[in-house]
Amino acid sequence: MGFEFAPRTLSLLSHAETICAGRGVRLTDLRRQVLGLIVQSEAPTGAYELLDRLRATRHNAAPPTIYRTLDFLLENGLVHRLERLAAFVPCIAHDHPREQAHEPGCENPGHAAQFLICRRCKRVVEIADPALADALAEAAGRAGFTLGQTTIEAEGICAACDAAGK
Amino acid sequence: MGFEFAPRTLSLLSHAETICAGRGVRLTDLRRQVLGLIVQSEAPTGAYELLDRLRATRHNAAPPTIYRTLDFLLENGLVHRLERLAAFVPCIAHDHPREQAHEPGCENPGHAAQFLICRRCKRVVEIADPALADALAEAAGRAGFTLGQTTIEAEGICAACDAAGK
DNA sequence: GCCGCGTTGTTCCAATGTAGCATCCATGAC
DNA sequence: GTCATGGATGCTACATTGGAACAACGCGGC
Ligand SMILES: [Zn+2]
Ligand SMILES: [Zn+2]
Ligand SMILES: [Zn+2]
Ligand SMILES: [Zn+2]
Repeated sequence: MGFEFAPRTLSLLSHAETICAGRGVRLTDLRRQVLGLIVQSEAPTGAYELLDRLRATRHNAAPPTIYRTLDFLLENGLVHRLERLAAFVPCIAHDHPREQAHEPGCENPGHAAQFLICRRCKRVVEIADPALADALAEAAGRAGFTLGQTTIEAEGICAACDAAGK
Repeated sequence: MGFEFAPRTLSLLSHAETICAGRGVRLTDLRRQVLGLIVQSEAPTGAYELLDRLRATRHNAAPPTIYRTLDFLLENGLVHRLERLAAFVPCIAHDHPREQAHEPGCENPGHAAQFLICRRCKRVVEIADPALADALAEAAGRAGFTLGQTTIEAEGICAACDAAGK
């Protein structure tokens, strides 16, 4: 069934179709719809806010509905979870020039990413800085640590808000 | 009133006294006791687990008791909160050779720190790597971002577990 | 058709965190 | 000493976030 989406949303959604096809997993209506809700949001969105919006079209959605769907999207690298906000943003890795490959043995398909969160407009910038990832890997190595998944998030003021804000 | 603490705990506690005296805030019995519980823990500890332990001696403690106390300890840089775990660890900044100064205008007294979390033994290593902090500051700068507080946490396997684990 | 398995529905519950207001108590002014 | 003040704590109730367990559905291959 068809839902109405903006061009950018459609682009990310079609990319998601490609990803899922390549991984042999099913991007169902529910999953596509939740991904669409996340992509359409200007700011990171909490699970229960997504649930509320989902209920506009899917009356019987419940917490497990949204959490299972989010798990799927996370496992397949289509969205990220911001730990500081307990909220979700779409992954825009395909906007990056070269998608960062994972070190072997890392179970999670999501790439290593970093996030800049504007405390004023609430918007988030996803970056994938190899220097940053390397610096963390090196610091971990010095501590004798075998690195798994990493969380790098910073809160601050984005360029637009900085310019606007006097 | 006196509680029984191990030497390491006493050392961190006396350091906390110094910090609070210098900042003109009061390290009350409750706050000292909660800090002691956190320091005594081998692994990061959740708020409700701290609350349970606190109730052994303070029967009428409730969620606000522990959260307000944790807020105080966080505001004064005596503990850290691990976002990935929703749990708390003592700050060991005074163990570092030089305590990292804050960039001016940063409201929070806590220093910039990074954490390595062992998924096997659950222990956490706090590091304060200037190269890592700088790399993030630089990446933020390139994105036109004015940096505030940062969260850098990595999950993995610590050296001890790596050696022990076959 | 029928089975098998992944997906979704449904109910209930666990864990984490906060608002609002009352009470207590340490401190300093008088 | 007394009293006023403001911070610290007690206390009730609630909000938010997340997950367990089991039933029902539905699309594949056979
Ligand atoms: Zn991404
Ligand atoms: Zn902004
Ligand atoms: Zn610290
Ligand atoms: Zn370990």
